[in-house]
Amino acid sequence: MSDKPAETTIRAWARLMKAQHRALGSIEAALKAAGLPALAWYDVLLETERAGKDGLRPFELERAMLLAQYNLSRLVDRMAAAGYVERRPCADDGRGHLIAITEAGRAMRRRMWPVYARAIETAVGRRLSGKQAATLGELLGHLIDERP
Amino acid sequence: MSDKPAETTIRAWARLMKAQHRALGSIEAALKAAGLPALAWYDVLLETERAGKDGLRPFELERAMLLAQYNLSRLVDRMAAAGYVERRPCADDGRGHLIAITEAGRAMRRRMWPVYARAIETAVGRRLSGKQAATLGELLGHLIDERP
DNA sequence: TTGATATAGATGCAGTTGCATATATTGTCA
DNA sequence: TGACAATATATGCAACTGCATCTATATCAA
Repeated sequence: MSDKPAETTIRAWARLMKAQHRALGSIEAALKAAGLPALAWYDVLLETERAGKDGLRPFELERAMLLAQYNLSRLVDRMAAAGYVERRPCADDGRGHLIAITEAGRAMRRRMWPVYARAIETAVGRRLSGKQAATLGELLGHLIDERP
Repeated sequence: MSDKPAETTIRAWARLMKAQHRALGSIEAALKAAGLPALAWYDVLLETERAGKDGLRPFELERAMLLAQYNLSRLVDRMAAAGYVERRPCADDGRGHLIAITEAGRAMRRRMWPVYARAIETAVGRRLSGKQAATLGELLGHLIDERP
């Protein structure tokens, strides 16, 4: 069991970093250019919208997103201040609350999606055939597996 | 020419984000656990060491790395303060300077590499066959191409 | 019950990043 | 040559992040 990564491994690693840096950068830039909030806001809007009327708990949102607990806490602060979500007391558990999307939040998500979609298409879709995209997704899946 | 990304595209995009987040996180964590500086420092040490005795210009380093100009400027500040690199005046161009690695910098890079290598192997190498790693690298290459 | 431990979430603080802009040269061209 | 644009790098400031820790509530075990 060697510790020295193979050349192909190192290349895959380096390109993983670079590819996501570029793709994310171009997508954030597209949102900003359209005067829209950052990507993380979209994720929150999407998850809270999916969660339905009652919303969901911060810790559930945290699992669905790539955000640490304290970052999520503050992101929700900002989004609530902007009027896109609201915090409601949670009947079941006095420690926590529920985060629910507002009408303004829904509207914002609808505005963001076309820009986001176009940006994904530009950064990823246009650059790969359907088959390549499927293969890429599958290979990246191996890197996401829980197992150590 | 559609703007709606295909399902496979969206999945590839989502996994690209998640896979690099995980991989980078585990590698940074390994470095930190070993009491070593962050990954960006390694990159600077590697590039300055490769550059040879005279070092290189910040703007050259910037191209080799995934860092904005102002971030690099401050990273070099910190690394110089830590004694791993030094700034030297540049004879050719009075606006800039050359960044050269110090002996301590070389030593630090040597200490970091085994930890880094092991972490890459764990995050990427172990999870893919040689062929898969090669394919992944190739597919990610498409996302890095300059063309819009 | 009660005390110990775990969980949900918030927050003060220090370090880092992004943005806009400043500063110092260098290059260019009339 | 002298003005003007371009390039290389730095920096003030505000926003964001990570870390450690705090508060409040829940859970569990004796």
